[in-house]
Amino acid sequence: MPNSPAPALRAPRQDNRRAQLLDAAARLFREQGFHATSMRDIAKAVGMLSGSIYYHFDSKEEMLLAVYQEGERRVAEAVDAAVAAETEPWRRLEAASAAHLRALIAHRDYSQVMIQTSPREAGGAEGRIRDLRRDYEQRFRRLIDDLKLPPEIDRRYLRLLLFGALNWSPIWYRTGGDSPEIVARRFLDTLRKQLEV
Amino acid sequence: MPNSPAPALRAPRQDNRRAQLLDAAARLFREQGFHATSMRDIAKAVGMLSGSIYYHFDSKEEMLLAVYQEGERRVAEAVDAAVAAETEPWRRLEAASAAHLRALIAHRDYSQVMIQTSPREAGGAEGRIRDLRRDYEQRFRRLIDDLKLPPEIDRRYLRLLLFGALNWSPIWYRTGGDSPEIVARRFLDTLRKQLEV
Amino acid sequence: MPNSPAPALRAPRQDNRRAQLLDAAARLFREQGFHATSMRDIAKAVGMLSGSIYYHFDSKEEMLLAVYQEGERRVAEAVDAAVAAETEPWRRLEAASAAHLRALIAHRDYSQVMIQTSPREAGGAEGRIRDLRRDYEQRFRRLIDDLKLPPEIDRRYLRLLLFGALNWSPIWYRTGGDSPEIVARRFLDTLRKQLEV
Amino acid sequence: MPNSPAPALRAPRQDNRRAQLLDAAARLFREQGFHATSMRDIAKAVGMLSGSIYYHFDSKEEMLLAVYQEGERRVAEAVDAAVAAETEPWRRLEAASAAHLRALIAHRDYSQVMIQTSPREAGGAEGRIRDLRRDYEQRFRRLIDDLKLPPEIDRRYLRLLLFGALNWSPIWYRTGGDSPEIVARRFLDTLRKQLEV
DNA sequence: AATGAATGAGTGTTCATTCAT
DNA sequence: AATGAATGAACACTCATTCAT
Repeated sequence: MPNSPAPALRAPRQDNRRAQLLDAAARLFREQGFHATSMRDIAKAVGMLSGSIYYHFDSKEEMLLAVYQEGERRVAEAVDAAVAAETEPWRRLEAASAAHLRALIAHRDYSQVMIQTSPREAGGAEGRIRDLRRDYEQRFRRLIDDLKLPPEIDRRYLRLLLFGALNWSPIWYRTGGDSPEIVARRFLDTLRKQLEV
Repeated sequence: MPNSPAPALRAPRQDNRRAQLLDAAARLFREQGFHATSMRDIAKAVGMLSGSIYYHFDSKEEMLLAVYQEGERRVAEAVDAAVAAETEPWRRLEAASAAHLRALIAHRDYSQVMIQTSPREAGGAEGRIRDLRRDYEQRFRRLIDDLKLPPEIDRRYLRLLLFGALNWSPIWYRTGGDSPEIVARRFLDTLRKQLEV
Repeated sequence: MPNSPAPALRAPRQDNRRAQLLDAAARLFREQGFHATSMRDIAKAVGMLSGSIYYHFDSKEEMLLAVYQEGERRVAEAVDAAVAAETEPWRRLEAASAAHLRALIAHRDYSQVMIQTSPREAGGAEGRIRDLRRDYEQRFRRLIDDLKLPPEIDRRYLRLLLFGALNWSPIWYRTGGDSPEIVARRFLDTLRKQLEV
Repeated sequence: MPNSPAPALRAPRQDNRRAQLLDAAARLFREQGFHATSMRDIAKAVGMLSGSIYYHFDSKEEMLLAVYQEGERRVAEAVDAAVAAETEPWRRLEAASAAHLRALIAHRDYSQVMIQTSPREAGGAEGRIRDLRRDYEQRFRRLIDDLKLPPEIDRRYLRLLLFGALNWSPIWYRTGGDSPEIVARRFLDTLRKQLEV
């Protein structure tokens, strides 16, 4: 099959340094925290001098915001894909939970920033980060609305219970233990027992 | 006991500045985060110069550890008292959850450090902080062990679900909404529905 | 080789600020001592802010080591040149002594640090400074080994006597008195003559 | 001879804490240098708080001066005693040299400060320290004047040679090697013998 | 697109010193 | 004679940022 057109031909490395920088920033923010990471650290990680970062980003805060956004994008993408593969409401919720957890945990430098970074740390970008969080959360709100539940169940608290527990997971999660999929299933099992009509 | 001279009674002032400093540190650590709070900030909050803090604490990290310990002490105290007032296992767990949440929100300066501060930020005190966390968690482990549950329920995941959700609550909790007691009841209701044998 | 464009020839300006900083540090270390000299002092001396020094040097200790090395380099260079100009062993020793003394006094900023600074003050660089001292001393060891001396003379003590006296000289030396060459000759004369009547 | 008045009856431990403090200061100044030793270090060494030192001394500089004076007193005492035991000029000089060296080396916290501390470090006390040094040096000047020497020998340079070498000795001296007495004899032997073949 | 050099404000911490008790 | 608490200035060093080249 000669001459097959170059597949996708993804945009010819347009500003690939920016992506590199963002990767480094994401990793370092997760490993050391936002404040403990210096622009020099990030620059060194990609073989640059710290001043050069400013050609690509206006400020450190902007980097945080960019990491945050990219993290949200990736988690949302993973969750959306997982949900689309299922039709039954409880299975959709379980798939979403598993994808969320997997993204949070499996070396996802980006997505952990989403959880770990208090919007307060972002300084001026605080508002935009809060918005991003809310947008993402919306997905779980909808998945839970779609469940068939006994009328006395408060769907808001069901969501807070599940979503809170998921977000807290990176605190206790250890690689080598149960996979994100198993954790999600256990959580849902615990909630679903007899909750279904 | 005539005429015995009043036993000095000299101002008890047993290092009350240390307590003041700790209060200020707790509040600022919560409001701005550990890294974003400077020793000068803390000193100014109690009308001192930054160097003077070092008479009372050896380092900033030691302050964090002290706040952490005090936070753990307060939450543990509240939870222990609440649990002692009940006998039925589910009510004991609910009382503990409510007290935990209330402490997290009421003494928020101290106890939120417990939740918000990654042990990693504590530098040398990392190990001791991890120990404190584990000790505290032990309480919930026991309360859940005491529940009568259908055999297929995994008590570990029940604990992780509840405890995670509780710890995540300060993120969304707004004063003026449901009280900590209501939140705790809703969480437990959601879990208990039909979970009981 | 037609038309080859002049090879850029861009300003060689090879970090001349580093040299300036080192000069200032050397002078201040000599005048006030290492501990009594602050980075601010050094920075001010070259019209910089103290933080800017760290672009050129990693730490204050590294500056001390650099001054030390440069001092050793200059003295060694002077001594080697002086020695090379003579052939007769006693004259070689005298030339070395004069050059050593002259360097100690002429380049005093640099070379006195060599004499005045206790390796202990250098912290981490202690070992390297001890090595530099030993290397330099080696020169005098050899020059004395080359002397023809009565067998009962202990060459080690001859060296310690001469080298110690030379190094101690900056303590009492005043410009305007005898030149380094005269001092060296007098020392050697004193050693070389039969002193007892 | 009954009733002979108590001999001297040296003031009954008047201010023995001052002496303790001075001992600690002397030791620490020698071990770590003047600048690197803090008032807290000295206070802790005698089980005091740093503020309490100021009851005994006006300032850190005053402590340095006191240590210096006491050092000079002790070395001078040792040298005077040694010299008094001899009559022959060369032996007197040798005895003085040995006593000087022994005082400098044999754990004499006080006397090393005399050599190691640049008068410059003493701040305001600089002048008094220079005077003390000169007074002490006077002893060697006289001992050398008493020597019978060939007329062409410059006594000043003989003194500078010997005294410089002695003062430089602590730099290379290692306990376990030759005793101070041996070192002094070797130095004098070297000077006294006809060196040329 | 990146560098080299610097800025200026800030960091945690140390220190000699003071002083009421 | 000494303490407990604080001061205020200084210290070495770091950092996000700037900007001419």
